[in-house]
Amino acid sequence: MAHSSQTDRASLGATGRSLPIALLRVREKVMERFRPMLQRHGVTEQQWRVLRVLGEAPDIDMSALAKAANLLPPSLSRMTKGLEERGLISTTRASDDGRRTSLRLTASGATLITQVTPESTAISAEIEAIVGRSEIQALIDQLERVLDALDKAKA
Amino acid sequence: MAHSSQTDRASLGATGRSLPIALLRVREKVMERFRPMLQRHGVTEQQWRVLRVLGEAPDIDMSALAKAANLLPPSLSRMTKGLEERGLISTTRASDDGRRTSLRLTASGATLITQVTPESTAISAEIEAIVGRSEIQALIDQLERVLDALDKAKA
DNA sequence: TGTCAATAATTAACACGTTAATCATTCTCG
DNA sequence: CGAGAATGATTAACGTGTTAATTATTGACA
Repeated sequence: MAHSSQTDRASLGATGRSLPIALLRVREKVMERFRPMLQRHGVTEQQWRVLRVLGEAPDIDMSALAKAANLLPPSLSRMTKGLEERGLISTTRASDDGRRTSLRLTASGATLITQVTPESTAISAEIEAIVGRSEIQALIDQLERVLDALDKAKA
Repeated sequence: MAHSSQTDRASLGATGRSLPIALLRVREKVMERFRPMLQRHGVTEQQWRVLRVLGEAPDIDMSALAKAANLLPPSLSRMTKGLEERGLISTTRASDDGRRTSLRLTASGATLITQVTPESTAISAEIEAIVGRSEIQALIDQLERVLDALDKAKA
């Protein structure tokens, strides 16, 4: 009974050969490697996505941030409250449109990014070393093609 | 400004070109098409995974079911309580090992599967028609290769 | 200009994801 | 046999996912 840690694909019916499950399994396996590091820094995977986007796009609003970080607006609303209390981000009402909330990193939020980024990069490099750089690039390309096809199909 | 419904990849920095996010985005886009159907039948995506596995592997125990359906044991524990109350599954203590819980579908659970399966198959066919059958198979193959590589790498 | 539709954000409610801790049963081995 | 480790399942606590409803503000246009 070698490699007992592998998920029992093949041992069950065709359930395992579906695209949603394949995507889920790979995502799990990949995130497994990032999570302990993020936990040491006190942020979740989603919070880290939000902070990273804010690092690249200061004064973005909630809607654009949610889209860029792939979160739904309710999740983001909850989350930004906590991040603001922790002093990692700050929010202001947009002057030209009173409905919009504008978000940006604080100094300590920016500091956190500089601490996490190199560790994150190192883990990505580990994964590339295991899987192969070109294989990962090819996979991402293929994923983007599928995404575009589904986007264009609309309904 | 054509195709405004697309997520703004490219419009932000390199954040969008990471494997975890690409996997997340495709999974979202794919599940989008299944969710309304499942909702009409009163089951979540995860519940549907569990029921499907039980349809293929009767009298499976919690641990094996969790692995096969890609859920963590705590999620499964919560969930099976609800499914049992709704009469879709039944559970018994394993006679040979008092720690194990054995699960199986009830008649109405089996009926639900026969109702959902054809609709699920139809949606999969739609996706195949949009993306291309061979492209999807190639993608799944690639995903499984990545999974195996990461599995074998252990740490 | 004033009313109604549209948009941005939030809140609410329920289910799942994740980690750590706990409980019960079985296994191991002195 | 019996004490303690190992295993299977559950519970607890907190954060996120998802849908629907609500609030505040802006926009459209009769």
